[in-house]
Amino acid sequence: MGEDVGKDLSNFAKPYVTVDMVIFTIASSELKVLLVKRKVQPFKDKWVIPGGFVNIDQSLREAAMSKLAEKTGVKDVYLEQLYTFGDPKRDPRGRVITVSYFALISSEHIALKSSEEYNATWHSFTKLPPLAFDHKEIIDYAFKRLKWKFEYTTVAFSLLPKKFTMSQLQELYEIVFGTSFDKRNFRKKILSLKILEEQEVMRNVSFRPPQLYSLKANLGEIVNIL
Amino acid sequence: MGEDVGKDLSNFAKPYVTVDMVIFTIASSELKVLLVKRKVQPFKDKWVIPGGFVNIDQSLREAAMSKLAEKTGVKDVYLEQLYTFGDPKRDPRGRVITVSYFALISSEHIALKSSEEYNATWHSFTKLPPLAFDHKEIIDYAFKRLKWKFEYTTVAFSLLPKKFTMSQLQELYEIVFGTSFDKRNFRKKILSLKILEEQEVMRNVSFRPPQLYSLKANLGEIVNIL
DNA sequence: ACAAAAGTGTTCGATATACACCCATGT
DNA sequence: ACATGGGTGTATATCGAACACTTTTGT
Repeated sequence: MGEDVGKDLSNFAKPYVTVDMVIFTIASSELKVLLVKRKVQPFKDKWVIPGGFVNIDQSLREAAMSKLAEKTGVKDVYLEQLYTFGDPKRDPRGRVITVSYFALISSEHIALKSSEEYNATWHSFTKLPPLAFDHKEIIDYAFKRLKWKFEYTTVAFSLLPKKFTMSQLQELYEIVFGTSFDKRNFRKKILSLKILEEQEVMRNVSFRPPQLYSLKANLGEIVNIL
Repeated sequence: MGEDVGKDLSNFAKPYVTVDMVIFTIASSELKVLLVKRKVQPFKDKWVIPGGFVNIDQSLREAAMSKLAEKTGVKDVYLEQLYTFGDPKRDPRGRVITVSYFALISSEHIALKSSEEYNATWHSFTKLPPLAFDHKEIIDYAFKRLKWKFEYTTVAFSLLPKKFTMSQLQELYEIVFGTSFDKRNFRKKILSLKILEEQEVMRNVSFRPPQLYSLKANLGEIVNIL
């Protein structure tokens, strides 16, 4: 950093920068958040969302991706930057700014590996334990964003397996919004968007076999759903 | 930072953290962005959006507010965090992560002080000069957010004087969306939201004097406009 | 009187909501 | 045959879009 690139920056105090991730999934008809129990002070034995320091040569997204892989073993997920929290007192160890992300993992992926192997456990969003730092605030922010994204985009599909039934999709929306919808109107609405492709019909179920659908491949993200 | 607060953090490399602001206003029926010309390398003589390093004891929002006051002398503005840009190569001087903000300044405020006193000038959004770093990307991101906020919230009013006419409001929406609206439908829509209060009628104009309106005081931000 | 911008209503199509019964399968 | 969840249509209300003329003031 010599004269040729201009004034150097060495006299500015630097904060630490972390990424922290709110990872959602759906299991047992509930919205779940992945949490890790802290083993060290400060906030020993409290729960936190997964995260860690950003390597000096890593982009923020790469940092988030690597924390995610570390805790879940999963790579194919929806990942979006949320908000950056930078209150000078948010971490008692010093100035730590955290860039938060939110991630959605499909229920078909979480079954693949026990999340306990990764020292992380799923908690029902409605019954969260006490959280360290400002992580409750981060999760609340993430949930607002999740709801919003459900209304206006196709992110919902990243919480479902590749092939899913209309009822699964509807149940997902009902869990996230905490309300119930009329089956006929819901189906009508979704089909009118023309974002689904019919797949085969489900087999070996002891009731009328449901149609399976998949999301069309070539869609951009924002589609103005519901 | 002793044992009592746990493992200290001193062996993690720290990036620099800055805030950068996209400041919008409306003047001469155009959307304007405030830019500063760089006087030092790198990118000497290129334009940048206002910003600077975050003090170690300042919250991110405080840092943004103080940069804003520095460049515009204005305090009563809409200010919102946008996105955090952290590509390791975005600044040739080293690892610099920037938390971007966007701000809306009412046209009544920008007339108060010449922005040139503050070493910053307004540029038409449609004719931006070449920008340093990734600042073009930041501005584009801010503009997307601006449009979105115009659709779903009452932020538009922070670009107008306290009292304004329906035509001023409509013109503002037309500038931001780059389209024109039907006067009757626009008025109907806005009035149906019941977010305005009638003020006095404008005086001394050589045409039918328009009704002045103001935004009701007690509104939360999101109102689902248009 | 005229120039300039403000203000005003109705029709039509599209979209959203409310609502209840039959269907296909496995056991 | 029955239990289970899947699938379907119609009527009504609401909202958004299109569209052109009259009003009020200052000069």
